[in-house]
Amino acid sequence: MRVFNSMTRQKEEFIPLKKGEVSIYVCGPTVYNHIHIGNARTFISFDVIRRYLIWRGYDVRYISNITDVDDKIINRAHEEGRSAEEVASEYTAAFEKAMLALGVLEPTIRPRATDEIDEMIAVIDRLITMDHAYAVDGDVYFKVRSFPSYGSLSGRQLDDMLSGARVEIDERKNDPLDFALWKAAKEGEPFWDSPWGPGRPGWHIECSCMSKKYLGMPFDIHGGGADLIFPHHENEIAQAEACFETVFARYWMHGGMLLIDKEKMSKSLDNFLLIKDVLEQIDYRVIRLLMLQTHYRSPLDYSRERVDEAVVAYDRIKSTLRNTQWAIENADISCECDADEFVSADMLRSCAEEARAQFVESMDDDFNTAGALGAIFTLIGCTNTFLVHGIQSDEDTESARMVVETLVELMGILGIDMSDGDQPLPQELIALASELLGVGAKTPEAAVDILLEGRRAARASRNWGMADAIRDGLTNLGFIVEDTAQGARIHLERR
RNA sequence: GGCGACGUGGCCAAGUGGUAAGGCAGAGGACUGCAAAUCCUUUACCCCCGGUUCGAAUCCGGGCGUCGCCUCCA
Repeated sequence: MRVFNSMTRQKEEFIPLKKGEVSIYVCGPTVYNHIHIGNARTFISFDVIRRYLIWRGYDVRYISNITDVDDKIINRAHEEGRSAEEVASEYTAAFEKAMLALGVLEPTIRPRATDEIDEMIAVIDRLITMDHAYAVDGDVYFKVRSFPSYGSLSGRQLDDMLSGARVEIDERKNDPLDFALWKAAKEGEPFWDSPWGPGRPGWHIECSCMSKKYLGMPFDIHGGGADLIFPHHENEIAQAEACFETVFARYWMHGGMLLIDKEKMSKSLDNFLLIKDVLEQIDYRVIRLLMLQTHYRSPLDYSRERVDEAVVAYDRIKSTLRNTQWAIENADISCECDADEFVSADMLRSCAEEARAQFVESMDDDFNTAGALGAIFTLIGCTNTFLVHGIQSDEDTESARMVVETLVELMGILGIDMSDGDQPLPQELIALASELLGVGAKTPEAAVDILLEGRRAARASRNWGMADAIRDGLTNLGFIVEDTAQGARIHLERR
């Protein structure tokens, strides 16, 4: 497997520290609001990476935190006249709910910053002892110039940063580049006692401490959005490596930004799209499919058009799966149709094997989900052609089953669950059968059979009025009826 | 100004040395009572100009363009 390492800016062979085990830390959200769709993209990207590593047989230890103490949370709390704890706990719950709805696996451990304050104080204290940090008026700052390799991840020189002139000037800092490890509490702010007085940890130290505590150092993969490279990840490295004098993370992986109308989401542009609102309208599978059609490191421009396209693409997979299943259930072994010009059972089987191999090859190459999906769609096309002649033999059945298994398994690696069971049929079907055909059915299932048989008979006698009445009746109940050479099949329309 | 990334068909997007996956949209055809679904066929001067090479979308140099980071940010 090859992985693009932001630190070296190239793809590298992925070799975990411990054979068969992978340790990952992904920066979680600051819980001051509902997460937006850009946040969601990052968490979905790393969820897929994790799922693939698991599928590849690795024992994956996946840590993702909650930053539940931060200036933004405090600001929000002030605005709304409630406590920072209330704000944090509301949006922590909302975040967990969103992750569940998006099909993101729960981390092995989801540490909260506020539960880890003691460790942070210990690390800060040690950094001061080692002369990598200093306290001023209850604040503690990290001495950037005491860490020679500072800037290596983001690829910038200390002097270049200064010339940017956007660095905040703070008289109390020894150097304008120094950043806060500990912030003294102001009136009305949450605080913890420390050797430097009451205060709270800085954002960067939180992630350094939590990753070190739960994964040790060095650990394998550190992930997050590309916008965290500087200063967040740069600072994490400086703190952790200065304190523990060993490598922090071995591979740095960064997800590309999600843009809306070609611009990054921002408050000033007021183009935030909250994932909870998106999920009200769009199936999470469609969202995942849409995102995974682009490589995780590339920028992704989100738009209504892209969603519409993804809906169609998703339906293509869904209907192939459904149609294959239907063909298996409605096999006509006795049929002697000539299948030579179509895809044979053997061809379908090798098509599925090829798709699987291409899927793996793509995913092994820095988690190329777009390529992996290409392999899946190639199998979809192959399967559809195969289905033109229906299932005519046991070999056909076997190959068709294999396709279903392959598709469900591979999509599952992408976190897209295609195996959802049949929804219960509505009772109204019984009334419909009775109304149109005068036949009483005991169950909706029986009613469907009666209706389809009634329609078949009507069509056979060229009674189009009756045939269409039955179809219209089913359509009104949300069903789509499709006539194939092997008979009529029926399914519930997507909502 | 500094750092970095990207520029592939109408739209989106894989592909990093051997003449271009896939999705969406379009056109033509097949099937069909109609519809739906599906199948078949079809659409690429790989931003421009130089260079390296037997051979480049792919490597190197230059240009143009887009975007991100440099301040909180997934």
